[in-house]
Amino acid sequence: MPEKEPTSPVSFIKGLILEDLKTNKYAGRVHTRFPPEPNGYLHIGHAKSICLNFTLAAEFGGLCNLRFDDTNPSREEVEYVDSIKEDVRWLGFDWADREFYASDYFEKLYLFAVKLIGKGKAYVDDQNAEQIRESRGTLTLAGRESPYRNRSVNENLDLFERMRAGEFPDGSRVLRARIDMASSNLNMRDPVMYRILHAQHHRTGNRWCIYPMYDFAHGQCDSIEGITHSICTLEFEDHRPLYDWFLDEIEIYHPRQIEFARLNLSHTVMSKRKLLELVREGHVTGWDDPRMPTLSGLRRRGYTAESVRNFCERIGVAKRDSMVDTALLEHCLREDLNKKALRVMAVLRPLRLVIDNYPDGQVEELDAMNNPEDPAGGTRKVPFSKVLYIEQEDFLEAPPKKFYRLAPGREVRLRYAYFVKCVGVVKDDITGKVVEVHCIYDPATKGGDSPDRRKVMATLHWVSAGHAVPAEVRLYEHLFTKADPAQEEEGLDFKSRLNPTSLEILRSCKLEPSLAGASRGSHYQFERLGYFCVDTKDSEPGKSVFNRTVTLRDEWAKIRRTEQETATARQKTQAPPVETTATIEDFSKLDLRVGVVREASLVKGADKLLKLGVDIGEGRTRQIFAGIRAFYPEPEKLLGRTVLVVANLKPRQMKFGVSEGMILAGTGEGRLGVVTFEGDLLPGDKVS
RNA sequence: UGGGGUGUCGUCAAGCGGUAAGACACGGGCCUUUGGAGCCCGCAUUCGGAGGUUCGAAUCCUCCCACCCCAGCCA
Repeated sequence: MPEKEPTSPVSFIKGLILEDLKTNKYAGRVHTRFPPEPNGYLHIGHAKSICLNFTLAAEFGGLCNLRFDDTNPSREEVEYVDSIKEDVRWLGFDWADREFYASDYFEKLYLFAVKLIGKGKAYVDDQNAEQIRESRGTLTLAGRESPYRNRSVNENLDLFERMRAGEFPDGSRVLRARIDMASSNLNMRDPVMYRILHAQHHRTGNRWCIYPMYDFAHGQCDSIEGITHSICTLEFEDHRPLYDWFLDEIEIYHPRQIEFARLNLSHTVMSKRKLLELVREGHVTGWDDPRMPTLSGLRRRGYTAESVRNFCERIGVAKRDSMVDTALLEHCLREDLNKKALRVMAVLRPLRLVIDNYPDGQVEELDAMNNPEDPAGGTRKVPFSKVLYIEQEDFLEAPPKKFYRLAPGREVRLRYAYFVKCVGVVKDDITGKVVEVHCIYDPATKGGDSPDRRKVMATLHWVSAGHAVPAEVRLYEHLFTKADPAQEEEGLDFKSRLNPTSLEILRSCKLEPSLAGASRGSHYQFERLGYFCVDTKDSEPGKSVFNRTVTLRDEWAKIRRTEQETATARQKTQAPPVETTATIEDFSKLDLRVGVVREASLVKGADKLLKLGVDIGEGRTRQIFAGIRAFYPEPEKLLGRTVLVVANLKPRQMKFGVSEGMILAGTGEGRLGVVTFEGDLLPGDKVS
């Protein structure tokens, strides 16, 4: 019995366990298991199950086994068992020496089957898959009994032995339980127990050519391991009568199956099939792409095991289908990282700031706190000089009402440094963009305090230009634009909801020098920006790559967002559609990128469109629809061509799919050509 | 139209006949050398709907409605 009643709200599962403990059903034991099939990587949904099984056992002083459900050699691989073990370990759970495989029990399972045959409860069926399906009946109609259902025990025994011996080809026969072809539960209509599969198994090699089905394996494996509570997801509820039937008929120790609702997370997908599809089709870079909900993806993104565990505890366990908001996961992450992450300064989109009255060549080493949440975290030195970088978005020439960062004539604090006041700007002759900000500083405010109690509206982060460490930073957003991308409507599948801006790569970031030796996987807070970690795969000593794990909560971004929303809402309700003409000023806002055409094809049902796959250096190809078919009747001729892409357009939903950009083209006298050029420009290079 | 489940705030989720916890999100305020963090306040007269039982119902009963799962030799 547990020493104390659990303090957190008792989940219905705990309630059932408490009940069993009270009636002494399992002699006071609680023993669970986490039973993954090694056919894919673990995701956050599995984490829910792992946490549930391991913590439940621990709470009641019991154990939890790790058991691989490897009953189907045709789709399972060692790569997956290795990744699964790594992920469970990373999450912080220990299965000690209790690492089991369903394949460990193949011999025992075979004997159980023989026993059922002996009792007249199982038979060898010579029908093929087609015939079995056809005779199973429907949801409302009973099935038909197989013509082989009443074979003698001896004949069944002989046939089953010969199935094992390899006398028959794949699919020619199966072993079936003899239950009830008229059952309203389809799982009870003589389910298949064994199928013939001449396949190499990752553990048993060629020793077997018949393999048990899930239903015939799972309960018996639980039984063999002495599992008390076999916790699984809702879709197995219908299988419970079968789970119970096998155990009762085989007459062995009987665990209890309990079902709970699997986790759904907003803005992502959780099914292995869909995740595999994203990997195979290159929408992500792999199972561990930081945008994936896989544990390896979350880990690479910078999630901590503690935050994932905490999340799993907070979402609770119940039986109703639900969709948890990703915001909760992010909240758990920030909560954890806020305590742990060292604060540093990094500028993602640099804007030069020159302090006119600061002595040329002077460098000061200023003290900065490593973590204000943890006074014991100490301080470090950060170099300060005349020329600095600040964030582009921290300066606005014409600041709107609620913007209280730097602007002409305005004074702000540079964190840990000085108050500076903007006295001028330098603009690009052609674009008119501000490329440099000039300030004067107040030497009396060294460290960031003003002796005269003068207040500033904002504190900015900065990096000394002469000391900056260059870095690449990858910004991530939700993988999908819709909360529930799996919900199919209007014939659109989940991939049409992929977020075209789920990854943005910034290549000219400037870091404070203390980050020069940051080791792979370490977490930092870039002050005012978010939490970042050193990429475990692509970061090299001289060329560091950081992943944005999650942003900080951002009031200013929220203000902008709501203002934008009300503006577009207003537009929708009143503004009549206007002809828009691009002005030269508007052109400066276009993000023109060099792209290489990787795919090009005709669009069925659209006589003007071509569908292009264009690489603009984002690690994936963008899908772009262009109305240039009349001029490029043979789209394959565009393959490999370098084109000019407008990259910052809002993705447009078209009848045939989402178009994520526009290709620049020129016209002249009934002819049209896309703008192409030669030269050593790389995909993603910016063009102006 | 068969069977198995589930419906409590925008999203999760407690509640088990005695008068709707908590978290996230959201809104407001305080504080602040991160528009971060922290702190404070607000946020379901009502529990899918309709009847009924009861002094009293989200909890018990009846009927209805909605959603999810099941017709793999996948798990």
